[in-house]
Amino acid sequence: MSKRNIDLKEQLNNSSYKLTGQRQAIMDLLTENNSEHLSADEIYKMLSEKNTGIGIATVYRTLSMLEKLKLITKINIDDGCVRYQLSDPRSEHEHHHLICECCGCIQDIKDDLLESLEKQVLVENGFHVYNHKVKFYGICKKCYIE
Amino acid sequence: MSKRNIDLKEQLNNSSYKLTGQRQAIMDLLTENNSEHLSADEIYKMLSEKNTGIGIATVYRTLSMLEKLKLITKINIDDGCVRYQLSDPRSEHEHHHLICECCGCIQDIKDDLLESLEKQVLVENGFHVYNHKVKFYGICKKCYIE
DNA sequence: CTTAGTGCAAAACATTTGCAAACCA
DNA sequence: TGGTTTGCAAATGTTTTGCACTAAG
Repeated sequence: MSKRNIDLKEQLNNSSYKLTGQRQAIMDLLTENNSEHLSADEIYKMLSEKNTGIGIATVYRTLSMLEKLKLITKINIDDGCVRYQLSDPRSEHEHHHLICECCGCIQDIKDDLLESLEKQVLVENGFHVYNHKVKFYGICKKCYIE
Repeated sequence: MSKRNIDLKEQLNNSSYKLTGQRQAIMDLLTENNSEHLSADEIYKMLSEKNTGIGIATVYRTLSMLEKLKLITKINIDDGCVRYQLSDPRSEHEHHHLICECCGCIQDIKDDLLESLEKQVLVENGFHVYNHKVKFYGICKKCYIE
């Protein structure tokens, strides 16, 4: 059992949620495939292949709960469904995403370089920024070379 | 008729689309309510109140066409539907959005201050950025004061 | 035990599509 | 007139919900 799964159990207990096999299985899947940015349907299909008998409603309810606990984060790349990624426990801010318009791959960059921009937003707009989501669209290294 | 509507007619002719009353009405609505970031359903309901008889399918088809022509731009604030905004003809890049988690308002900021970050992304990840979408979440001036 | 969690099926939305009728160029 | 465009309704795809059953604490 990985370190991250122990976190799950603690988090659920702290929030008076129960640890069930289904929730564990979904969290495991997200942990093992974090770079895939899985959607609810993809998770459901992967669990079905393992004959876990977990229903699609449970997948949606679990993802919603995990997001409420800030263990995972929504990402939306306008492909018709919401995708999820483990939250970065070291950062209050989210990953930034590089979305390749050629092959559709999604890379993460973890830099948090928007602080000066956020300060400017506060000064110019009086808007207090707590979080941001940044997506860069372009061509990834692999596609660019080929 | 506003300057922007003349642009629409030109754009449609240039792309061998026909200018119809429905397309004009939808573009007018978007122009008059640009700061509202309207969704397809909101546009449909507003047109229905005016008894224009425009169908929801036409709204979706028109929005899709206008986006293809780069006259409008999708924005997604994870509220269950896609919203649209007039493209800024002076900028190849999109508006950034300030989304208030208190009152739900969406403000635009037009600054294009991510260029140094994009350069860094190219150097560190070999990713060629063509466009970006940035959303800042926080508390707007009005909510912060009240 | 007792309440929260689950699977199933139906419902609810957002969006897309097929098609005959209407309309622009 | 002839090919687009439209409205309608049906279809699609994603997500949510009601409910009886199950299981965690």
